[in-house]
Amino acid sequence: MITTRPRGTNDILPSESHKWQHITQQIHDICALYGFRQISTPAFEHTELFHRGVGEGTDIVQKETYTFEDRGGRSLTLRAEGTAPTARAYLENGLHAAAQPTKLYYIEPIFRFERPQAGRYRQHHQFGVEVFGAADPAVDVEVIALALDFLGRFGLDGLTVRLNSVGCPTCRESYRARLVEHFLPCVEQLCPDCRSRIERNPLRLLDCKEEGCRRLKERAPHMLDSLCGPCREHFVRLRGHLDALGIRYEVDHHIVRGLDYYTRTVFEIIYPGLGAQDAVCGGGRYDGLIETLGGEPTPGVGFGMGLERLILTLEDHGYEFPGPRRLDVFLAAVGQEALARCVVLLAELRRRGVAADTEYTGRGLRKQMKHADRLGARFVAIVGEEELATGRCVVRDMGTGTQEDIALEELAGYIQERCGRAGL
RNA sequence: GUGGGCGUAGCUCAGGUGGUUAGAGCGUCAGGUUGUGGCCCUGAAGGUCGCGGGUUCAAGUCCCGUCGCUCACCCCA
Repeated sequence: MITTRPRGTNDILPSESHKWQHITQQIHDICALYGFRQISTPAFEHTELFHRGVGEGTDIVQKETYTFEDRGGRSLTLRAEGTAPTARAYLENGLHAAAQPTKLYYIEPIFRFERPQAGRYRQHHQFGVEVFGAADPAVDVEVIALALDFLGRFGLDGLTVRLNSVGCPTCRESYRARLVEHFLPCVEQLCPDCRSRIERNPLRLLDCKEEGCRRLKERAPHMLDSLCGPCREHFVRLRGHLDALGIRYEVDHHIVRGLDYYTRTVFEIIYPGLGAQDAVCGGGRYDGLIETLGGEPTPGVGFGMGLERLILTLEDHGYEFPGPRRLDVFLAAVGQEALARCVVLLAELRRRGVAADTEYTGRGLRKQMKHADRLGARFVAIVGEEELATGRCVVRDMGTGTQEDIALEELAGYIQERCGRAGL
C-alpha cells in the first residue's frame, strides 16, 4: 500500500476544509464587489507558454517547472504561475473582443519543484486577479486595493505594501547598463550567483541577500531615477491614487520580481510573521505579455496571493475561522425497524433544510448519544420500538438537557421550526 | 543544489551508560448504566521501533548506508 503523498503536497482534511471554504467564499464575494469574474484554466499548459510568457532565464522556468511529455510526444508543464495561462485563455477565447477592460480572478493550484519548507510547497494554491486592456495607474491601484481590502476582511494588521517600478523595456535597458556599470568594478566582492547574474539578469542582483552584495547594492542606482517620462508619470499618478485612498506603502528600490513579464508597477504585500516566506501577495503590471504571446499590444496588471501562506498568516494572527455547519438533529435509531423509519424521516428533514443524520452501525443508545454529542447535534430524537408503537418520540435538546414528547408525524416540522430552517 | 533537527501505536510523545514480554496520555471499540451525551471507573484491540546492512551472547538503544519528514539557505505565493 502506498501511504505517503508526494513531497511538498498536502491533503486538506475535513478538520481544515472549513478554512478553505471560508476563504474562497470571501474571495468570490469581494471579487463580485469589484466587478471581477472567475476563470478556470487547465492544470497543465504547453511548456512553451511558460517559457515564452514567464521568461527563459527565470528561476521558475530554469529549475522549478513540472514538465513532462504526454503520450503524443507533446511537452506539457503543470501550471507554474497563474498569469500566463490566464493571458493565454484571454487571447484564445477572444475575450479582447468584448468590452474592455476584462477583469478576471482565479483560485487554482500552482506547481513548482522546490525544496519545501514552512509556507512553501510544491503544490500550493493561489488566488489571483488579472485586468487586461487598461493601462491607467488607477487600475494598478484597484488591484492593490482589492488585495488589501480582502486581507482587511480578516482583521489583519501589520501588513506592509512594498512598491517599485521596473519601467518599460526602453528605460529598463538604460537602467541595466547603469547597474552593470555600478557592479562591474567590484565583481570580486559579489557572490558566485551574482557574478553570473551580472550578465544574464543584472536586475536580480538587487534582491540578493548575501552580505557582500547587500552592501554593494546600497549604493546602486535606483530604477526610479532611470524611468522614462511616461513611466515616471505612471508611477507618480499611481502614488497619487494610493495616497488618496489612504493606502500606506513603502517604496522599495530592491523589488524586481522573479518573472520577466513585469513592466512599470511591481508590488508585494508582506506579513513579517512568516519568516523568509513573508510575501503573502505579489504582483504588478505586464504590458508586454499579451504581445509576447502573439496578441495585439494589450496592457495588463494583476497579483497572485498564496492561500497556504494566507492561512498561516491568519493562524499566526489568532484569527478564528467560522466553524463548519453543525448538525441540527441526530436521529438515534434503536433497531432495524427504527432505522427504516429514520431513513424516511431523514429525507423529510433534509427537504426542509434541516441538517440531519442517523445511526447506521447499530450501536446502543448510550453510544449514540455520545456520538451525537461529538457531532455537535443540537437535538437528538430517539426512535425505537416503543416510539414506532406509540407514534411519538422523545426529542432532547442537547444544550439544555430538556426533553419533549413529539409525534413522529410532526417531528420534521418541529425540528425545522426550532432550528429556524427555511426549507427548500 | 547545500546545511541542521527528527523518524517508536491512528495522534502527541516516554523509553540513562545495549539486557527478559517496548510503555503513557489522547483517540477507537466494548463494558460499568440490557433506552439517554459531557464527568468518572474497568477492559480490549492496535507496533515490520522508517528501511537495509554491520558490531555483539544480546540492538528501539551503538556504527554505516539509505529513504522519508521537517526547518533553514537560494528563490518565490
